[in-house]
Amino acid sequence: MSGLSIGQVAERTGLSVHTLRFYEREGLLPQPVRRGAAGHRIYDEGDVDWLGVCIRLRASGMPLTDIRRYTELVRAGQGNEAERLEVLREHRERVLAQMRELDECLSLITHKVALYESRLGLRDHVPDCTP
Amino acid sequence: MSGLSIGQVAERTGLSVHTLRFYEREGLLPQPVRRGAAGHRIYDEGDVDWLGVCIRLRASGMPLTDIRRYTELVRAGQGNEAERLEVLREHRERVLAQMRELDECLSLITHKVALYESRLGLRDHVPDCTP
DNA sequence: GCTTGACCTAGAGTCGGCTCTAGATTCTAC
DNA sequence: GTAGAATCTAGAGCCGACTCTAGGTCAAGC
Repeated sequence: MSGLSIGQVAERTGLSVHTLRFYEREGLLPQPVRRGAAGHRIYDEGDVDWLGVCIRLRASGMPLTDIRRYTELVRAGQGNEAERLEVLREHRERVLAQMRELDECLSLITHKVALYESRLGLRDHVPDCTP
Repeated sequence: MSGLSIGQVAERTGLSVHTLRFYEREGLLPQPVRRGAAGHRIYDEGDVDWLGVCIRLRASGMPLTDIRRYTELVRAGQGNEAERLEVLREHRERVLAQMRELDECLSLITHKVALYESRLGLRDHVPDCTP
């Protein structure tokens, strides 16, 4: 039980094997993945954890180039914590902005949903809006 | 004051004139934009309002094809309100899911930010986390 | 009357992020 | 030992959403 194949990691992370190789090529892993005798990738838990972080960063809209930049900082080792922090803070601001924006969109959509529901008589108590 | 040029609409909406033409080609407007003598587009307030809705839908991740579908329903006129409602409800679900996801991402990021802040001594009271 | 700038169309190009293909090798199960 | 599945690399292809280009029309100001 000393490592996972790319297929197993794909299953765990939800990424495709194609994407896993692609991410590696793109420099999204701090260390190159260990290889077995035949050249097959062998992932360890640390790799999987890191990929989990990458997935979260992607899911929150961080572009691959920024993830790579952050990865490079981590790869470079201690001493650049301030830079890492900056990358993360900037991203957090963007995420917060995105959440605010989503909130506004949500209220528009919710408003429209309510409007159509009332128009279709799906609501007993129609809110005061133009019919 | 009977209408706006494409340039004025670009300025108001924040979309580029290219994008405005592109959206029209893609069928994102319920009616084709009115044209002046020289074939220039003349937008009215209704067009701008509709574009505002499109922008919100896009900003919340709705793909152009879905916006087009919704637009087609609106264009088709009364009688398909149930379908419109369905489109909107589905999208709302996706938005809510996206918000939940963003929330998770945010807590990861915030956690990491706190970690680096404490590592850099930017915090007086370090939360109980692995140093 | 001529330049400048906003507009027009059709279509090509770009960019990010995957996704797939081809052709070869290797592991697994029988 | 052999069939079938998984892996490898290099590189091409695809998709969504713009973004830009070329070549042309038109109106207004100088």
